[in-house]
Amino acid sequence: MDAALKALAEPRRREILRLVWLRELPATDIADHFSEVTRSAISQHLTVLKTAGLVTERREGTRRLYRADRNEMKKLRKFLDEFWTSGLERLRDVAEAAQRDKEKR
Amino acid sequence: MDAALKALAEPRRREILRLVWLRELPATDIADHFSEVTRSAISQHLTVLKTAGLVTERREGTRRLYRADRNEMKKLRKFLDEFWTSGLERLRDVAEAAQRDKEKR
DNA sequence: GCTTATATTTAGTTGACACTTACGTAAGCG
DNA sequence: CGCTTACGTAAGTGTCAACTAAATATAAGC
Repeated sequence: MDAALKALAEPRRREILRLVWLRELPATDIADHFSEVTRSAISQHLTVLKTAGLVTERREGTRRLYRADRNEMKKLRKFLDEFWTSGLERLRDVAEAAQRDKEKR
Repeated sequence: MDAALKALAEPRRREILRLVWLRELPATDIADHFSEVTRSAISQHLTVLKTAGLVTERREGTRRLYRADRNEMKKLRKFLDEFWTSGLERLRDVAEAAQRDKEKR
């Protein structure tokens, strides 16, 4: 999840993820979408996205087809949700932490 | 929104955000929570969070009280949601982009 | 086997960023 | 007023991430 958040912090990678969100796409087609950077750069971004679990790779002959893995994105949403929903537990944690801090002084 | 995502990519800043999620806290108390880094580092993180709109600052005498601004977080959730919900519009955009790409070749 | 198409990998550069140390400033306090 | 408390800002450092160019891998077609 940490890796996914970091991966999404880069605009170019969000753009890539959008491209492969609804259908799988070969690396070339993805790279062609970006005129500002080289194919190599895109390939490296794809590796980051893959490592973060945000896309999956499937090989077909010499080509590699990428597609979004929505599962990881779901986890991210859940993580954000828990900033709200787990308020009670965190209130307890925070109180304990404050206590520890106080004792330290 | 871009700034918020980038701000949250850093674990320490997420931790800070959690601390001020339920109640406001002076900078010192926040810094005291982190024994591994200096107060200066925390101060800089707070600036990043403030710039990203994730926390608000309120001055009271010499102290500065920070509190999470949940609004920005809400926007982030909405952004993630739209990776799903706006599938149709994006399908159209993507088709147009593919068309442009094809013409370029 | 050689070539072409598709794509990654490696090496090297540059800029961003998290950090520390040092200093500045503003508010309260004796 | 001098001192302390509470905080930010400036300058400098090490590390990491994004990028390019060149080298490399792998499958297909002839």
